[in-house]
Amino acid sequence: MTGVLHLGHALNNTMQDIMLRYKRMTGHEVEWLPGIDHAGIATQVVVEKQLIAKGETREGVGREEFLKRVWEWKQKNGDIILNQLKKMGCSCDWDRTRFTMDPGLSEAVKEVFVRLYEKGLIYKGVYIVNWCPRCHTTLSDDELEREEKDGSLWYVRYPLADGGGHLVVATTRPETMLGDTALAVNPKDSRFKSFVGKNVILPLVGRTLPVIADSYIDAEFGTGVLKVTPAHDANDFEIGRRHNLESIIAIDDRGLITKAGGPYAGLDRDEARTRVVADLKEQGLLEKVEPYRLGAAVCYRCSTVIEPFLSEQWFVKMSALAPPAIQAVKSGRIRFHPPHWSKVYLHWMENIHDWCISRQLWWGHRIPVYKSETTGELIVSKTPPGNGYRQDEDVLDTWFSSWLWPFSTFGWPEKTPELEAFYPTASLFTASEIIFLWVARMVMAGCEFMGEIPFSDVYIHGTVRDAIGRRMSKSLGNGIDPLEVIAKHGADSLRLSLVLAAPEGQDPLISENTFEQGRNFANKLWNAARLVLANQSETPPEIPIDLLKSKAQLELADRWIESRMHHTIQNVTDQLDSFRFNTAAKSLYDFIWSDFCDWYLELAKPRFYLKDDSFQRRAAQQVALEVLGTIVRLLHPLAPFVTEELWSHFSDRLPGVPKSHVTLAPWPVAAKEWMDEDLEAAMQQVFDVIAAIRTVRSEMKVPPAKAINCLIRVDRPRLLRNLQAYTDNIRILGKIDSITIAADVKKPVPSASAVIRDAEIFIPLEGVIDLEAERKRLQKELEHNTLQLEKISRKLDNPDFLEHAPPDVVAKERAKRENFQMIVARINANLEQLVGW
RNA sequence: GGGCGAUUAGCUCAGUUGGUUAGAGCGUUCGGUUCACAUCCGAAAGGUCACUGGUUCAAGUCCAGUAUUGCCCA
Repeated sequence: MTGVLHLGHALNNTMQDIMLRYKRMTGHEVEWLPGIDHAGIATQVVVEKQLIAKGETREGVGREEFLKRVWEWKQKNGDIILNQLKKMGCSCDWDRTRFTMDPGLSEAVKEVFVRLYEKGLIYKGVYIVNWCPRCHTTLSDDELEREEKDGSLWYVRYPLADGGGHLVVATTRPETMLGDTALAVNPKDSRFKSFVGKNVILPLVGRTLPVIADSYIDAEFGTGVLKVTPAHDANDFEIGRRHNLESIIAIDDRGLITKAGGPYAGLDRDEARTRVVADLKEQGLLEKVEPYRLGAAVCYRCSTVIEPFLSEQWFVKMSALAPPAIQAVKSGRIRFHPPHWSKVYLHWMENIHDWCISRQLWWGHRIPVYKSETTGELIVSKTPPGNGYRQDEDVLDTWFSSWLWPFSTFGWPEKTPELEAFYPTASLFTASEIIFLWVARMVMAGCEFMGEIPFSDVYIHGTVRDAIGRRMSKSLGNGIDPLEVIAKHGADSLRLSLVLAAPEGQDPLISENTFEQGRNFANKLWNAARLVLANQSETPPEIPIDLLKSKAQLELADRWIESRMHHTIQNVTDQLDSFRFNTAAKSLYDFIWSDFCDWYLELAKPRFYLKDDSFQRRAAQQVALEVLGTIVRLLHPLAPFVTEELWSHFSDRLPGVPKSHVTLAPWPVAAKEWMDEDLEAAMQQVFDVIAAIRTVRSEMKVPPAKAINCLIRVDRPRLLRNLQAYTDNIRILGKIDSITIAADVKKPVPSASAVIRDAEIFIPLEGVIDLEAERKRLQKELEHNTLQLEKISRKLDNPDFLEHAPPDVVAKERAKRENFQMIVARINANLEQLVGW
């Protein structure tokens, strides 16, 4: 509710929107219900600050008026983040937007509280909370700030009750000794074994304390003896529980020493520390004082040191709720992506603590517990019991409403059509730090109240970090505003960049120039589309070519890009199905940039420029358009805006695709008939020839404008055919003037050479060739290939390999050896000739 | 202390059942004004796959240990 969009949200919502749009295109009915929670503490603090600015206080205006002000604030600012999601292109079901304080959702909260109470799963108990003695409120763990403070470590003697010496305790907070109820040592610590079970006298107070053994104690810290103050330290409280120790409250909610502190009662805790230390010193019980730096938890609002404080709170007993939720994950009905997060979930669930659900706030769902002012009787009810009862002052933890989100938003506890239609939901997208706070609790709530898991897939994305791996935060000032990115590069660029930059299972490191990749990609797509569309016929042919039926007449390049495209469809579909967004984005990036733009469109250009209406020209136009149409649809979930715009320009020319927005267009289907690895390899060999020519040109420093000649000697008939078919393309892409491709080419002298599989390329360079450069180049090639040959030979010389390896692997290695032998021999020959010049 | 990860090119990362000449983007260097794109095109340099040992005919990939590092819980 107080949130503004940051990159973490942007990442999260991009992933969700990709899945949603993908699922819609594959024909599913989709529902993404947007909403906000009431963010109890954060919101209360924001509104309180406004009051203070106006010279008012929360207490001054009173509870009712304060809540009115919060609602006013919500009215004005509460949906900022939702509007920002719209800018990102998130296709939520905006009409169903929900807020955790809506009447319906509040009903659900009350219903759940009453049900759990009646089942005996809600109880009141004592618990250590983070208390700010100045602000007079509890704080959640994430509202604490850590401050390095210069403190001291006081070494205090606790005399043994039997008079036989003393134990020394090192403490950073001597004033809390007034609430000590035990000393503790590690059971493995041989120094203190004999002391366990004995008693000591608490200095200044005179209480008798037992010496207990607990494995929590760190033998290395201080003296290895810990004073246990259950009422004023969370760890001590746990130790106290384990050993049934008394909890003595020595400091009250204002930070003053209580009656339990005897002579120190009424003193402020800081003053008490001074007095306690002085008295210990006087009585000779202070052994020494060392300077010590400690990380103190302080209030994020006033920087007052937090007092761990024992108080009565409401709890949910988790032991009954956890088992079905554990089972849901163990049985595989709920799957985490990446899968290892299920371990984190299970570990937490199997060691679950009861959930403290009360908060000493005004903003939130007030606890539906009413106490009789006369008899003290408690009534737990969805409706107030009438006069003579006082409602509990506290409100519920915000998560106590969020954990119901998957069904409360659809009208539960009413049996609504929406609930029927959409529960259980399919997938949840969130960050790892939310697994305990929200995911686990939603699963438990779903199992308990719906009798069914709330979703089946949980996708956990990483935490956005800056270029050097730090969390982005306001205090560091290293954040990047997604809206600024959108303003500068566009929403598609933001989305593409985030997905491309976010590795699966790891935290993405993001800086300003991260967003250039997405922007460049969108630009590339746009320009490729311009080229394809500019080269279509003015009027589409009445009867388009049936590409599949005409397959045999299509050029190798057409069949190649079709094959690559169908492989890409297959891959991207699989990747999205398994929540591998980054991999899917990379598949598309590579296909579009390398296969389509760098190779196919370059090869197709000569056919585009034909003046006639030949089959070859029409085929190139149509294949290019069909591939573009597929690209635009595959990319739509990632980049909704640019794809929608492009689609509107040409979708009416696509055969077999219904007229609609691309967001409603059918997801492409991979067709096995087009996939042909063998054909892809054949095309690749043509590319290898072109690449080899370019490399020679570049390394021989042939001026770009200078057209050169080229001779290619080819070993295999199939390659020969393919290369001859692409003579023109090789000439254009290699900037070749005249070219000879044959099985029996003679090497002209002097010429540069390149050896690749099944072919040898010669480029006559009379007067241009730099003999030394060529020699160095060939030498390097020779070394590289010799090394490979040696590796393979070593394998094939090993009888164990020949015996144990599968025959196809051996055959492959043999073919490789033959190939490398050939290459090495030819490079050697070329080198020798070079020496002869 | 417990749990979960990570370690591959200068940087950020791919490398899914062990067998491809270990890849990409960014950065770097060199070269490019031909009618999609300089937000671009072409080429190159750059890697004991953290270390040690093991399993195997074969290890970046599997196992164990070590080191470094991150996160969560206590």
